[in-house]
Amino acid sequence: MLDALGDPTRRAVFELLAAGPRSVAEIAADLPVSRPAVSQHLKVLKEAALVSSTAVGTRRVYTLDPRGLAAVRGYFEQFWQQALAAFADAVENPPEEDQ
Amino acid sequence: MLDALGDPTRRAVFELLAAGPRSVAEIAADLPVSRPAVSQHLKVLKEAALVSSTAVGTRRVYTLDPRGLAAVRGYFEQFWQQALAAFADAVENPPEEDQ
DNA sequence: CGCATCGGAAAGCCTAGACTTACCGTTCGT
DNA sequence: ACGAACGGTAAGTCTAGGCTTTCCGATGCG
Repeated sequence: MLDALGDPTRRAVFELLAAGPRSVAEIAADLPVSRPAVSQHLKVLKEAALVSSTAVGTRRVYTLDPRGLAAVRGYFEQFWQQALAAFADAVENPPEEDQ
Repeated sequence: MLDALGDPTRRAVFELLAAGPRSVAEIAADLPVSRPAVSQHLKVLKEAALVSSTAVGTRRVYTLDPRGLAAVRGYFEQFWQQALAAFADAVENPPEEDQ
């Protein structure tokens, strides 16, 4: 899930699709990698349920998949709550002997 | 940012810290990797502003950093909106010729 | 009916980076 | 002051995986 978004190129694909559905070739046109590379990234994203594809003739149109997006959103929402609570304790004695 | 959370071990460190502050050795004790490995992961997480450290004697206590957490939360919130809008269009003609 | 386009699969290369061991500086305890 | 514990750094190894080129099946078009 987050493994899929760990790669910069894959994240670029993901962000391109956020702007709207696109075919494989159209995605590759905006990226500095070859079309097969994009295909491989899309496969990973699809397995992570972050994108889904639709066959239109010989073209495959990819779209963001709300399922994976909801999952990852929930993941961080969960930690957000915990971190907030833990942070509330720390505001009293600011621990700034960092770095 | 998301690069940092792309690695499974690093994500494990992150999730351990979500349960509460911990020293390096305490983190390493719950993971199948050596202590220096944990140190290296913490360095990456710190550079991504996902954790912060506090010196307590010779120990370094690490905590989740709300800054990075807020950033990553905002990142997905942004795409969540876009995906929702794009998804609203697609519900009418269900594109299910997938896989 | 081929010819062209689109996209996934296979094979191979090559670098990024995750991990280990070894070492050293720093701080605490006695 | 000395020894021990904690943790960051350095150096080196080794694998995962990102990318390319090549190829092939499938669909649309003339």
